[in-house]
Amino acid sequence: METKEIIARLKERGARITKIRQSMVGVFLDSARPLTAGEVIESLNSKKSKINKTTVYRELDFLEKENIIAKVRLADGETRYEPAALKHHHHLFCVKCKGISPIKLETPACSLESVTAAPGFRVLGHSIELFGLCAQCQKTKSNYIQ
Amino acid sequence: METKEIIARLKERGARITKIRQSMVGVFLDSARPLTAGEVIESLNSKKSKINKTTVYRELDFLEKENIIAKVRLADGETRYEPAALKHHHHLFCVKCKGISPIKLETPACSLESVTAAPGFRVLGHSIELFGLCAQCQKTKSNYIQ
DNA sequence: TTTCATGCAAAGGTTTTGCACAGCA
DNA sequence: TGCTGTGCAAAACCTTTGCATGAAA
Repeated sequence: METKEIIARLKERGARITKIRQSMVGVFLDSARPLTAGEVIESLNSKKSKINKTTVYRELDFLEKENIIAKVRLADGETRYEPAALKHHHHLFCVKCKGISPIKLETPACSLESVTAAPGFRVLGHSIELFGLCAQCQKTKSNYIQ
Repeated sequence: METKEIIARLKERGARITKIRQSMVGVFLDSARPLTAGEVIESLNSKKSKINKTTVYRELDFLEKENIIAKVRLADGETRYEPAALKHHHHLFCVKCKGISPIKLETPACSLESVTAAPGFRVLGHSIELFGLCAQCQKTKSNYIQ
């Protein structure tokens, strides 16, 4: 999915196409991992003009409602967003550098919908997070978690 | 594990045994699910005396450092704590009533440490969250997610 | 009586809200 | 030109910090 397509889709739905909107969509599509509001603000501020944080929060809500981006919350408690069009995946979290990488899990590891251990509960989805040490952090001398 | 045992263990380590400390440990052991700081405050305030929120936050940190309780963060972004002595388990989250239940997953669903899809990443642990509708919420007329 | 625990007030960080102005359609 | 989007200021909310007092051992 490209920025142009998403912008076209939003336009069809009657949304106005502003520079900020286009930039925000672009930032998410260019990122290899989910981003926090702060990271989006930082990213947009590093460019020519200054962005207002209120605008970013409002645009995050908007893009989430329009199903362009989706919330991701891992065990570190930060709220992040990633493109909603990404195929089903999970996340690796490095406890040392706090880096996040998307990962695909093969069945059967990922076949959780059929779990029978919870009688009466209707499973609609799941989230899996693996935490550990990324390749880079394993190389460094100290493996102490901060 | 009972409150008495945990208190005894803390005493051995040189911690002071105060009423608040004992109450906090008791609250977690009595709860069938992880609790937020707010829920702990509410729970302790409903009893005779008033509890100070700063004290609760500090005691949560203390009990976590002493490995009596452990942080749990699910997709709703709330920070919760549960007894650290609980056996390996995961959580069911009802998207309607926001209820949380612990669940045990059998292998192979739970055998994620051996995942090879992430070359170089050393997996130390994982967290799995299933979300959907609890039995109670399936019975009610509207299943709209708020 | 010494040290840890507690309470209060205030600060910090992130996210939200109100309102006026700006700019897309 | 009308309505959506934006910016600014301030509030709301949760959590942390500093400091003086209280109470376990």
